[in-house]
This record gives sequence, structure tokens and C-alpha cells, in this order.
Amino acid sequence: MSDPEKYLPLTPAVFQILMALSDGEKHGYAIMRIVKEATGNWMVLGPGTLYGAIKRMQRDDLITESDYRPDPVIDDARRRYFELTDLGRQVLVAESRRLVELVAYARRKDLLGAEGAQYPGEA
Amino acid sequence: MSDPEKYLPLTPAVFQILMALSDGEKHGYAIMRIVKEATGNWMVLGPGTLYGAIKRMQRDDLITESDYRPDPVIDDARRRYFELTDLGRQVLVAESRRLVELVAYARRKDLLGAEGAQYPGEA
DNA sequence: GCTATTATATCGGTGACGGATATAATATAT
DNA sequence: ATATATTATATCCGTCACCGATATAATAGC
Repeated sequence: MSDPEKYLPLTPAVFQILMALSDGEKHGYAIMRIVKEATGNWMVLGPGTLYGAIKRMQRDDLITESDYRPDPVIDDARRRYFELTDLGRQVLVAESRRLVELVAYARRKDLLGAEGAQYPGEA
Repeated sequence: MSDPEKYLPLTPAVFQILMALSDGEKHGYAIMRIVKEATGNWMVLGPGTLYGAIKRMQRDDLITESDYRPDPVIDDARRRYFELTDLGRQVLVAESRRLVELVAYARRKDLLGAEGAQYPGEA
């Protein structure tokens, strides 16, 4: 029952990979596309970053290789599918909460406008 | 007029140091204490991290050494004071906005409870 | 005067990132 | 049928941030 907090803060690459897997198993190349799309072409994972991170995340039991296979008609034997472990999901939630705290901190420092203030009418 | 976005994402250490300096110049050791306090003893910058980061941030023109001196009665000649540059503040704001986007992304993925939802009554 | 704290600085190990390169299967176009 | 682009995974290596250890010395408190 290792404490999810011990894995924080996540690197941007690891955070995005966990996010990409949060709604179901996906193969490596799909993760690449999703991260690129989710960040508006801002973060582009090269193969070195992607597969290096995947290996470390497996080692740390954040993700695991699943035996999922799509419809054989559209399957591609090369693909390796990965999914979140329970720990991986807990770590992702913990990191998300940490980010919420950072945003609150930034708000206190007046670094963000009134836009999206927690409570309308707030300073 | 270099684009602040080019410096993102910030490392956790750099982000916290910029935050610590956001409301006025401070010397290195004070930054250490503030970061520790602001993160609830969670992030503790050792001297290697602190002064290494400071050197890089000066090189990148995010902070600059100021000639500020406190009341000579309580001054300490050893201290070196640092302050945000205009670029440093812009980068800090840009990073804060990036974090807001990440939190919104996490909300869309249902990783955060209803707690602190942007609009009460929201899904 | 002795000791703890304050304050800055450097060094070296560890590890993440990211470009380059490689290989090959699958899909598309001619 | 064949050439080409895309999909997909994998490794290597240079760079750089982090971070503990170590060092030095001024200041404050006892």
C-alpha cells in the first residue's frame, strides 16, 4: 500500500501519459497522438521519451501491460497495450490535487485574473 | 521580447522560487524558508538545488540580483538579494495559466470531486 | 568564548528527457 | 504488384536539473 504522494511531483511526460490512459487501455503510439492532441500540439513525445517513460512507469507499477486485443479484423500485432494500475490512478489523482493547490497559490498571489475565480464576485 | 511560453514547463523548484519572489526581492536563504513553509514542509530545497537553480535562472534572465539592502541595523553582508525580471513574471503567469489548463483537463477526466467546481451545480 | 544558525558555494551521482537512429509491419497509392 | 508513407516499437547517448554531501565563514545567542 505504498503512499501515492511518494511519487510526486510527476514529470510532465508521466502526467500526460497517465492522463491519456485514465479512460482505458491504449497502445504506445496512440498515447503519443493523444498527448499531442490534448496539449494542442504543444507537447510532442518522441519515441525516446515515450518508451523510456513507459518502462519506468512499469517498473514503478503505475501502469501495466494488458492482454487486451481489439477486434482481430483491425488488430495490429505490433501494438502493446497499457493500462493504469490502482496505484497509477491514485498517483494521478494525487498529482491533480497537488496542481489544484498550486493554482490556488497562484490565485492568492494575484497571478491569475478574475477569470474562472472559484467564487464569482471574489477579489 | 522572447516568448515566455518557450520556458515552459517549469521545474517544480523553479516555479516555487519564482512564486517566492513574486511579492518582492528576497535573499537565497529566505527563499529556502518560504518554499518550505508554502509547501507545508513538502518541498525542501537543499543548497545544491537552490543555488544551482538561481544560477540558471539568472542566466535565463528570469531573476536578477538587486541592489536592495535592508536597514543597515539588521543587514547581513553575506546576503544576496534577487528579484523577478519582467520576463520572469511573464513566465510565472504563463506557467500558472498552464496549470489552470491542466486542472481543467483533470476535471474533465473526473479525477477531482465536485469540490471547488468552477460553477456550482456543474457535473 | 563556544555553539547553533544563517548564508552562500561547489562537486558529483542519479535519472528524466529528447533527438537520432534503427527495424519492420501495415496501409495507401499508382 | 510494387513503391511509398505511416504506424509502431526499441535503443543509444548527450544534456541538464535535481539533490545530497561537503565546505566555508559570518552572525546570533548562550
